[in-house]
Amino acid sequence: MIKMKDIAKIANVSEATVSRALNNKADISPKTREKILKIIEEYDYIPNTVARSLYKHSSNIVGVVVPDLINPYFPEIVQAITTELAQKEFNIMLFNTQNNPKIEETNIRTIASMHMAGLIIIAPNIHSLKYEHLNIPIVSIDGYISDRVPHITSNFYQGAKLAVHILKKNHCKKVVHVSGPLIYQSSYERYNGFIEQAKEESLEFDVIQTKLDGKDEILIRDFFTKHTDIDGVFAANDSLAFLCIRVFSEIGVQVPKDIRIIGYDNNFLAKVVNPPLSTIAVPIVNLGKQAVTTLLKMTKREKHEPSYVFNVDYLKRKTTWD
Amino acid sequence: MIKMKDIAKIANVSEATVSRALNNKADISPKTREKILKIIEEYDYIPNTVARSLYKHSSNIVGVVVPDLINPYFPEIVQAITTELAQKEFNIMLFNTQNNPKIEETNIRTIASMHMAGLIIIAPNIHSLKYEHLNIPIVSIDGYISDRVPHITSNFYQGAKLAVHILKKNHCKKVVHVSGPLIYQSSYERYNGFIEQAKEESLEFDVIQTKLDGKDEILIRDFFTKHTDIDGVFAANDSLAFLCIRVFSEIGVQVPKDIRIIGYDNNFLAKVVNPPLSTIAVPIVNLGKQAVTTLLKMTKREKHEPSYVFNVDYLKRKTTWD
DNA sequence: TTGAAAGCGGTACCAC
DNA sequence: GTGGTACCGCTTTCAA
Repeated sequence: MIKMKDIAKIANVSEATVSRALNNKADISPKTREKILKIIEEYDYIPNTVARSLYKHSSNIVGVVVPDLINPYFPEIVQAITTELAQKEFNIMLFNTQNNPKIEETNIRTIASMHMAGLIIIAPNIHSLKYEHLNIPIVSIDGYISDRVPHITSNFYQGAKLAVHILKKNHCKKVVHVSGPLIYQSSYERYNGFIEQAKEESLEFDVIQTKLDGKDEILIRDFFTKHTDIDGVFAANDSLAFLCIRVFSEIGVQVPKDIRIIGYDNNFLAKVVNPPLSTIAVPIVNLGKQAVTTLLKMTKREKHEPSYVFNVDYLKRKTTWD
Repeated sequence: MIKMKDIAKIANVSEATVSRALNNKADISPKTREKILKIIEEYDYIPNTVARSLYKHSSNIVGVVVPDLINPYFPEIVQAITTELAQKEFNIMLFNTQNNPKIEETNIRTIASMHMAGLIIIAPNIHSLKYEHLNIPIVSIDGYISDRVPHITSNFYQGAKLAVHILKKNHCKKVVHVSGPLIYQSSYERYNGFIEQAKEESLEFDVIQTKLDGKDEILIRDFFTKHTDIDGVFAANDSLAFLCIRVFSEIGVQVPKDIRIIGYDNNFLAKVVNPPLSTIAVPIVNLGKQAVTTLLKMTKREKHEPSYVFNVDYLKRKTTWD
């Protein structure tokens, strides 16, 4: 592998000068700069980022922490982040925690040992506070970590209220919230929004508490088999909504005739499945973009918004009438 | 940040000895080792991997290259890889290429400049050959790159044949293959398997060529609106199958009564959607595991299988009868 | 404008 | 078994 020393020798200059050419420093004559850059080009010299990071105590790596990659919502956010970061010449180290505290512990040591430029934590949990000790810029998506960590999210509370409001408009009398696992703050907020609005709209209501333990399907089936008077559902995410619709079909409940259902996220598959899912649409790409923008400002110690809450919209498809 | 020098001073030994303790070298007395490790623990010293990588010309980072994170199949593979690699104390740098040659070019430079331990390329395209010049261990998943790159995959050809065979058993007379974009080799193999078997089983057949350009839905709808005599579908992946089922529902075609459909992948949502999708099940987790196993053997210059093809199974759910 | 040299934080060789 | 030290490849300060 060709290195700076070699380039320096070929160009008949010192390594310092090569470095200056490479980093667009001012204190170098245009002529030598050109000469060096040409040689770099010719020999396809690629600077060693590891060496650079060692000296600079900082790499161009951004850590992205996700709880899992199964719920399509998470990979979609990750995709938005990668797209945005790639343009800024940053790279992504992916940490898939599975909400496992032990894995998170290891991650923290890894991150500390690698001088990362920053960290984006998606759907943080109670353990995420530990990442703060790392003393690098952190941005969280969909979950509050601390006042010092900017928090980019959509308005789950309003989204949930909106969903219930729409169910009411769809002539629902008794609604149920299929809640996400309570390890996620977003689940709480949707839960609260749901309860609040159901009371405001004088609806009868109930909640199914899923746990991501593989038994959610049985839980849901049992519930709806028992409670045949439910005519409106607000699912905490689109994948749960798909599952509910499947269950309805199996127990002979028709959507939207017998029961109206609204999901949350608007992930890629919401418009693909049958029937197309009415949902609360989260601006996923913007979420990712904003997280990157804020993080990069932090790394440059520029002023940045402390937090950012995106509004959500109701997207009518075929699982509701209005 | 505390470093080796500090630990050495505290322990009253040289840095060399601290390094020996840290790396479980043999030439150190158990007593000093214990002493040093205790101090390391106490001061929560975390070695700087960047410095280590610089000297060793190799990091504990594995690059994972994916074409996108929208098709749920890809994130599921990535998740399998992360899980496996995390156990081996390797970290993942994620490259999302969007099949964009420019991005791939940048990736190559990045990878070269970081001394990665290896590379796993998922669904490589014609540009992927360039990664080989990097001269680091590479494993590909679902796509042949060259004879020197071990290739872990499932048997797309047999899977496609199996799907057609099942359609035949399901009394289909005229079948169609909803093909994946031809940038993927897997698409070709399924295509060939489909044609081959359709001929063998003396079925009438046709192919819909999707392109991931946002117009696939229209393409599919138009096709099935025109060709009402189709009674069997083999979709190149589960997401495409979901889309077909949606279209069928809209144009009043019933599954499986009027038309039987088989997907490919068995991604997480295949059992969640309505109706649950009959599909050719790929052992996604094993695919990821095997890729990691092979790659790590290569990094250690151990003997490894040149390639690995997993068999696939037909998984009957509700979009077929038999 | 340029070069020499001292780091960055580890690792491993060589001597004792 | 242990310590001294050169070195990994790049950046930056200081002097020329």
